[in-house]
Amino acid sequence: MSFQPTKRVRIYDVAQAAGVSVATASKALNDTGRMTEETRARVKEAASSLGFRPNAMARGLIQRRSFTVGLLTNDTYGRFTLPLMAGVSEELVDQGISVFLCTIEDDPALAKIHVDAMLDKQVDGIIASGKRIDRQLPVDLANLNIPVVYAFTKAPADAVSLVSDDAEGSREAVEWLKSLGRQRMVHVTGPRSFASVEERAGAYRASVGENAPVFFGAWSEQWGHEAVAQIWDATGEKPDAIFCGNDQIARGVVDALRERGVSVPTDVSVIGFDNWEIVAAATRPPLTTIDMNLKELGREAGRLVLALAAGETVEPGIRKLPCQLVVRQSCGGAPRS
Amino acid sequence: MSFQPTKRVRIYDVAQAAGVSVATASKALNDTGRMTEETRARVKEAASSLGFRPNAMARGLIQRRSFTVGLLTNDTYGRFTLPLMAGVSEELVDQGISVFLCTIEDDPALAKIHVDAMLDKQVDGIIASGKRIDRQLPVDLANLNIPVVYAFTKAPADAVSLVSDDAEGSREAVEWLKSLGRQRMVHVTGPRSFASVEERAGAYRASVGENAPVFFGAWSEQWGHEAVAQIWDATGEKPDAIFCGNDQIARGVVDALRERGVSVPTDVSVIGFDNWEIVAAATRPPLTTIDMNLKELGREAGRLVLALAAGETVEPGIRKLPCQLVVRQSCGGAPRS
DNA sequence: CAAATCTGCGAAAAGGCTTTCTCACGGAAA
DNA sequence: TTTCCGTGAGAAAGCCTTTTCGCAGATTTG
Repeated sequence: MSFQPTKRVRIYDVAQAAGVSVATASKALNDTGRMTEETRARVKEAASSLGFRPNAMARGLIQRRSFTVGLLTNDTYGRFTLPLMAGVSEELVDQGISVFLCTIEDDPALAKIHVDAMLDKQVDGIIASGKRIDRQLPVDLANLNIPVVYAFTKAPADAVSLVSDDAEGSREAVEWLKSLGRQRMVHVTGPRSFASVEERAGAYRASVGENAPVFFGAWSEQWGHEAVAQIWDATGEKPDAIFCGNDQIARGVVDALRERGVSVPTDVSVIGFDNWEIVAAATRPPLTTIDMNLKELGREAGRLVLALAAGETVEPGIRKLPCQLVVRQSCGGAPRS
Repeated sequence: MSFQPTKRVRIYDVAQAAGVSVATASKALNDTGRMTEETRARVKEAASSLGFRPNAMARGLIQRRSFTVGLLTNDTYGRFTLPLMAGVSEELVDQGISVFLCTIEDDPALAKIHVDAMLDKQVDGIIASGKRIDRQLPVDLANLNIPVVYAFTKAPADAVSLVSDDAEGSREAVEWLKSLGRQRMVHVTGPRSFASVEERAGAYRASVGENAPVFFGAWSEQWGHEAVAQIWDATGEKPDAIFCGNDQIARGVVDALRERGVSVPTDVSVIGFDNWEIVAAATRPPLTTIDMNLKELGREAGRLVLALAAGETVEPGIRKLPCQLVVRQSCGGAPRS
């Protein structure tokens, strides 16, 4: 199989078919300039019957933009980036804007290559993303001379930035457990070195009590198991609700409880964080959890980067978007209507 | 925060700085044309000291290509597409080629929008991918007049197509179990409606015996549990090795065996398929499994699409790339050196 | 020594579109 | 009737590179 391209239809052809000049054709198709509605319609008619599609490079060359945004991330696995990208793409697709996805694995050299490529291609803007919100990407995007929006990654102080509201998500989790009549909660979460961990734990304590128990560990099922062992092997009253820092921990907790003969959700409610479908749905019972609304985050990032590209003024600073409770079966209770 | 772009340095500036014409400058930078090495060096020197980066749209306009390839997929979750994309990107990045990722969720209208956008942007080629190799994307890419390579998705008969070699992977799994001295294997796998399932099961039977037991079910942990229940509740000799159709099933199997007090890998070896890190590593013990080498598939897809774009002739048909055994602990045995 | 060849480099066109500026025309105002 | 103005449309100038072609001058060949 080989392949040789054929000619495309140009605006010149459209103009000829409609019996006007290219200038008029251009204006007709872009709904600019002045002309009779009749002329405009005639041109559009000709364009669509010829199947004319403007050459994006010619247009981009003169307009100094590419109708393209770059999405830069170090989240190789795509856990956070893909939902985000889905949002970005969804928001921008009807404006004819495509998304370059570049995954750089914490490699500054690779990052630079990709950023340079984006710059060469005159992307309208860059959305920087990552796998945790308290680490910067290994590349400086500050003085790039093109719009940059940070989403789900750490941003310089004066940048436009978007993250999910961990504290609010935490409160939603606690409120839900409380509403189910749970009295004795514990929080099993990841390493203290993560800002999200502190944020979620802080909000949990603010809501439950400053001495409410928190177990810090790793982001793993393994740690969920261990934590249950620690809690159940200790003397004293057992909790009736466990709020986990992510879904993997929650899965470990649920499995460990089942192995101990503790019933979820009858004896203990377990709630996760992240709504990682693949983990949450496979857990027995399926996890009630907090969704970070990454897709919506992506949409908003798309909107903002476009606004900046259009020359609009956008207030810098961190925007926090609310999370959302997703009710499955690990807590009991029915979805709120 | 708002934003206004400043001027870029053009090849004209480089030419001036080097005291040559733009024509010479262009040829110098692209290592084409004839000139003294001294002139070439002087131009390159000027370019780099000015930080010149050629405008990709101007270049693309005249060369009729964009140094961009589109990656189309319906694998929303990215399980298969992301590793593939990593390979594509890795292969193409040093040629200055970027990748548009477009996820279309089995929506023909959305697919058409994205494909049209790619066409407008004059992508050098399209790589079509998906989440299973026996389903086509909901869009016809056949007469697009640009190079198309299919990777990990069903392709039209006369297309260039790339898939992992399921049968070969299956044989690797069986060989490994045999080499560990396992005698009584069973195969627990997904729904028969998947071509991969038939392929893997066929190769397994060809290798173990045409009456070797196969349990078809769903691609879920749940089914792994159930299958173990069926097998262990039945009368007769128990297997000493279970070859699973994917890692999720394998995880279900391992969990179910542990709950029954059957030791993995001492009593039974379990091997998965897919090497889905997040599942394979979290299983206790971590899964030995078959990796489909998606990244390599991506690299090859990148190479092929580029070859086609360069006008080279590529033999159409399906290319099967070998899988690879990844040894962890669920089978026993040590990694082959 | 004339003719042919080679060499290094530049002028100019091309690529497809947008945008500004100008123009011709017909009707309204003087 | 003359002047003025609003209107629809087109000519042409970019946008930034690449690429073809031609031109001098230097070198080799006959």
